[in-house]
Amino acid sequence: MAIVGSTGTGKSELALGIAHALGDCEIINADAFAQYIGMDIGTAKVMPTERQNIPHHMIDILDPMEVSSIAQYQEAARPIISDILARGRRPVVVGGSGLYVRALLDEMELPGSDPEIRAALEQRYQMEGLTQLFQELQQSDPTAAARIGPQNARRIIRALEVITLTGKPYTATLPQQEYVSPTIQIGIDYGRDSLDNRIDQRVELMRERGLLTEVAHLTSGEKSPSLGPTAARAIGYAELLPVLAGAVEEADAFAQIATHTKQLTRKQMTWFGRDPRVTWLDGAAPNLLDQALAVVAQGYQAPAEDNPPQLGDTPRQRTPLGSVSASVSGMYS
RNA sequence: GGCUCUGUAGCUCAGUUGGUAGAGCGCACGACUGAAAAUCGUGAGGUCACCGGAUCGACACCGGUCGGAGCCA
Repeated sequence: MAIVGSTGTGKSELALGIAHALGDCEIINADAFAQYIGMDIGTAKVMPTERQNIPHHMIDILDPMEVSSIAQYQEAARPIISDILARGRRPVVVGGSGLYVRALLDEMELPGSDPEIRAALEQRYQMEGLTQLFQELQQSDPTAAARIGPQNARRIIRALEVITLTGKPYTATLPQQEYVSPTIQIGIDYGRDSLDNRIDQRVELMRERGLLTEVAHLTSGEKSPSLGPTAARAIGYAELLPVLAGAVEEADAFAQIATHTKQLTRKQMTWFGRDPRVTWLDGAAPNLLDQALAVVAQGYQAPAEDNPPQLGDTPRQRTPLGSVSASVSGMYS
């Protein structure tokens, strides 16, 4: 099963509750930044003492200097899931990184990457400009070019890399939503205002707990004088680095952290909201855990099929954030 | 009290010699296959402080009112 939803909705807590109630669960982190050792406060990580003896995987496994990638994550996490299943236990994927979640749950083959080809393309981007690269993409894969657009350097480069590497077109389209093995996805939903309030409180709590000290500590070691390219972009860390450098006021940085976190939740809801397989529950419901357990029980009773049967038209299904019903429900039809 | 500067989108500000307005950020919505908390796209917001004047026509010129900032007494 998987617990999804945006930052600050209490996914980790619900997952622990479920694991505790069922007794045969192990948790797989699907949050890109909780993988990093020492990035604890800013990621609101569930610390070892809080894990109630439930095994947690894919957490505290990377040094902040290391780069994270979806492919590497997928490669490492899938065997863990297989192993859990082989031992007759149930994996619970918990996280807000939408693409990470899908890389685990869905059929998704990530085309390879080659550092040299990538570096060469980066170099050409600097020297020749983006227009040149985009024109090449238009020639070799017009469909991808049209979807990616002429401004998206990051994805133009990746598309050219894949084409060079595989000799095949790069469709630039996510594959069909098709589970690798039957899965129950539960989403936690909050009204926008109350979610924003929760984030304000959460950021304030991070400040009180010493996030600035944590960042200072992470960047002061001899081994790691700075953060790697992935970790340096983490919300809560990216904003505080200039504070340590004396370039930004601490109060301004924390205000930014709150803003960026709220922006993140909007993106996360867009991402998860378009997956019709998610059963949404109201995060504010006092019996949230019981509701979740009911959804799980229902899913495990159902006959095994390629796609589990709780999809789409479950009575419990709610529109994410409750306010964008027109656009989102239209996608479901 | 005198002098100078200033009042344009939620915020910070552009606005060329008069032809009723733009940017960045924020906000809303969307796309998304090896950095995804990334990267990119679309959109909604303004009686241009207020009142009057000259002008075919004013955010822009003139006068006044109110509100900010600074300097001098």
